[in-house]
Amino acid sequence: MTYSIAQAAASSGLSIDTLRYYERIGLVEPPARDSGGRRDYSDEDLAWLTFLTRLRTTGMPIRLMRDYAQLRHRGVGTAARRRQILVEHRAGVRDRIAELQSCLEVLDYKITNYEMIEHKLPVPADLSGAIGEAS
Amino acid sequence: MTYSIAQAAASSGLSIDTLRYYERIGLVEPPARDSGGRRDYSDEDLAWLTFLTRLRTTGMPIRLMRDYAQLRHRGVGTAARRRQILVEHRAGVRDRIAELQSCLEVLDYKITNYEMIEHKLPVPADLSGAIGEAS
DNA sequence: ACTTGACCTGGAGTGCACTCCAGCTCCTAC
DNA sequence: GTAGGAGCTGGAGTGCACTCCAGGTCAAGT
Repeated sequence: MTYSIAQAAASSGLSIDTLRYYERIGLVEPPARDSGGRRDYSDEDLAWLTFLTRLRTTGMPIRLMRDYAQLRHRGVGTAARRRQILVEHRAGVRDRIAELQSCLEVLDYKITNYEMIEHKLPVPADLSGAIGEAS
Repeated sequence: MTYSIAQAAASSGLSIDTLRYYERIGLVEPPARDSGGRRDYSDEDLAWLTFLTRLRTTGMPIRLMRDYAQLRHRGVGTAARRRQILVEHRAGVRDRIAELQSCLEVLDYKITNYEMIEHKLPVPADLSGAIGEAS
């Protein structure tokens, strides 16, 4: 099965322009072309694009994605290096999740505080620092 | 207690340049100045900066932070609108955490797969799609 | 034959959030 | 009284990741 660039875009969630951009900067190998010179994406191409979107979603910089892609292209001998990249990246993602969860607590606190103000409830002294001008 | 811009930077984790930049774009009110014309941050200023870093860490765009800041500046009558902004933002942060967690699973899967390759274990058929070129 | 629509290329432009710089003013310590 | 360091301003520059554009090609439908 092969796919047009529009189908690859729909499948990966990337825009057509982004697909061409990724190719230009060496993040994806140029896909096959049909008789008219148009890109013809394979199922493997789509799987790779989908994986790349996971890395991007988790904040991996394009430079590092490209390093990973180039190792992959060099074959099975680079597996340990690739694994290492993913392991480090995973640690970063975990840290990021923890950071977001900690910020969520602050948001919960602020929102609770606003709710108390709006319901005209007396505000406990230990929350008063978060009201009004200081919020 | 008042603080120099360097102390405000150290306390908030923002750079000195970023503090001045935030002031320029109207995200923070200009702090007091000392006799020599230098910025003199108060404890309230630092608390607000710290809260801003939470919003920034969770990906709130500066434009929206500024909207929030301006509502805050207009006083207690804008509390409902401010709460609304935080509630919507919190929902976005929760979505983002869920998205990262889903990506973490993909990373775990890939890493497990690499470990199997490296230990030369037989790769189960249901993982084979993630090996080598397709990884 | 001709219109339409998808796709092509190389290159320029965008938006965001800083970050850096030159040239200046102050205050403090020696 | 002078050297050094922190801070000041306005403005320019940076890095990232796209995103858009002009001008062209190609295949299919009418």
